[in-house]
Amino acid sequence: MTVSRVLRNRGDVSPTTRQKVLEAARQLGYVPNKIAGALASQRVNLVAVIIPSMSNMVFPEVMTGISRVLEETELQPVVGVTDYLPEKEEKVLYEMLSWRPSGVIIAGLEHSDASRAMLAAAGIPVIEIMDTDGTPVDSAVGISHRRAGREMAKAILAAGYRRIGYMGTRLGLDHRARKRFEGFTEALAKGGVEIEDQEFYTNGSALGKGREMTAAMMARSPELDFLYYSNDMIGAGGLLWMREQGYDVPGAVGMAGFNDVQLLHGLPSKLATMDSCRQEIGRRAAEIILARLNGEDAPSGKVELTPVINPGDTLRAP
Amino acid sequence: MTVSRVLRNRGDVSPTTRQKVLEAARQLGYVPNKIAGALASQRVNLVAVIIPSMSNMVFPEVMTGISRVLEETELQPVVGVTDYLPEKEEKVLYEMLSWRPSGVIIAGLEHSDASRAMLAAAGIPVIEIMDTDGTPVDSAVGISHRRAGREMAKAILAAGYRRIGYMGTRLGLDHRARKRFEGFTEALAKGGVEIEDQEFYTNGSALGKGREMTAAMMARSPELDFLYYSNDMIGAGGLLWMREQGYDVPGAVGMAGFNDVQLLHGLPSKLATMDSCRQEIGRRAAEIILARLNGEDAPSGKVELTPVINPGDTLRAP
DNA sequence: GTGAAAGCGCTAACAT
DNA sequence: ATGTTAGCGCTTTCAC
Repeated sequence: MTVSRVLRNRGDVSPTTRQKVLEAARQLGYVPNKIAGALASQRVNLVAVIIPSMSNMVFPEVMTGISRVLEETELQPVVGVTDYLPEKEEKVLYEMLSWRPSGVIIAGLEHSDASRAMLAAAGIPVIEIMDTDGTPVDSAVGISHRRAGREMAKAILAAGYRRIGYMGTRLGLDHRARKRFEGFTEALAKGGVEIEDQEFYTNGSALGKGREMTAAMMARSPELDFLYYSNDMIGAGGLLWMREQGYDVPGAVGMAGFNDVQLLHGLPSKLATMDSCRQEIGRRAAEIILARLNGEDAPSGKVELTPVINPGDTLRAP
Repeated sequence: MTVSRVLRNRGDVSPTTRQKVLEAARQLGYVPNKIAGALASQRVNLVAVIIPSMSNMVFPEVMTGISRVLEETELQPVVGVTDYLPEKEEKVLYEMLSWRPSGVIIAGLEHSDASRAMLAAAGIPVIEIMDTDGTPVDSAVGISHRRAGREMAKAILAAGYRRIGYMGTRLGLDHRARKRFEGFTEALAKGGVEIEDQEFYTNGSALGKGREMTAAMMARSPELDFLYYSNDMIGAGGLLWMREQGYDVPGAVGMAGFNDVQLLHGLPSKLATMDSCRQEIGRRAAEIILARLNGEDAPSGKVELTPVINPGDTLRAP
């Protein structure tokens, strides 16, 4: 029918009929059925975005980056949440792929075999984000968390700290935190230093957990002169506690977190941290999808961004 | 084909053929095409969720509530973000409805005429969330922000504060903040009190903005004995600043925010606030959708939850 | 218990 | 510039 042509601004349609169709559509409150359209055209302008969590403060920013670039196109992001659970990731991925999206943006490089197989077989651009330590199915945009851990360790050693404690999420579920930890310990080892104490948590109010863990650790290991946190939220909690207790930060004890979450700017003192380039990761990933879909040559393989250390007020100058 | 029956566990299929089909599907890496399925069956297990923002700290919690209940069903939430822009809301809504979802959960009661028309014409359950001050297209689950504002005003007056300053987002875009403000001023007026100073902001790091605005306001109006913030984030920023300046909170100056964001639990002192029931709103909305879809009788019209004041450390006892 | 056939509401290609 | 037709990959219904 001509109607289809009008509604998609395609082909030559006389302005007269065009008007008539538009008018009729409005009157009937017509909303086209994309399902039928997609089935017929074999094109779906959806980009599946699969992330571990929404309440994390890190993924909303990635989403912002993605939305910004997709906004000016036909493409629409559709998000799925995995809660850091591989089985759930598999399920969500399956569900999303069954809608035949035009591309997939998925967090991390670690997936179940089944998930990897699905991604590889989907025949669409697949961008794995956040991390570049590993082998992507297709392309990856992110930072090297191992390197991020190393860099922070080097900065800490350079500043003269030697007795280091670590606090973070229970390793295992969060591969990126694990890799940072590995890079961190590795670089410390090169400097002849070992982590003296560590503590892990699973959930709860991050700020509060940071306080609790820090209090417990300082009670247990008062000799520590540096506290490294797997994320800024628990780090900020720890910092608040340390300040209240009257510790000399960063003189006697240095502290650092990870992510550079904007949310915390405005706290009495600023935790040393490392920017994880979240928004740019989202932007770049969406751009690659877009380029691929337009048949342009987009960087395949890894795109590694470089996180920068922000010493804040809790890392003394070397 | 029998295949279809197997993959959906429907109808009677002999275990033998069933096995064969399953095996073949696995081998081929077969992912069913939901587009075709949806078109044929006229059923789409998607629930459109339309919210103003993701980075807000309030909507992720609503999403959690929704996901929790939808998780155990066939239904999948699909989110769209409007950035508080009516035109964008219209566009996102149109886009989502054209996928013929099984239901819509949309924030707020204020929509463009076109949006309301689309919602009304969609012929699916429509739950407007967060707010109950107005007329829903179909059902609404939320709190009365006008009442929330009033209650807070009453509590403040009851505690003996009289010289009140207000800080919040620029009114207009955020209808719920506006309604709280209206309820607040209204209840103050009943007590013979008027807001003495106010300040609005548009964007930026909320904690930081709270600091800046508070500093500016206290410099301008040192006589104030209470500061009411439109949200906890700026309130927390303000509270940190007040503490640093050595103000006697809540003795000389009381303070309160809104939302009861979990994220802030762990700060040195706790801002008085009001729980906005976010997760429960999400849960209830999803439950209503579910019930409707199952043909059960679900509460149509408004479901008004009751937010509770949490006095924290910044509201002295009456 | 299994197969065959008719559509779902569009788009694409081909008439006219 | 407009109409016609054949699918897209499933589900549904009805036969067997």
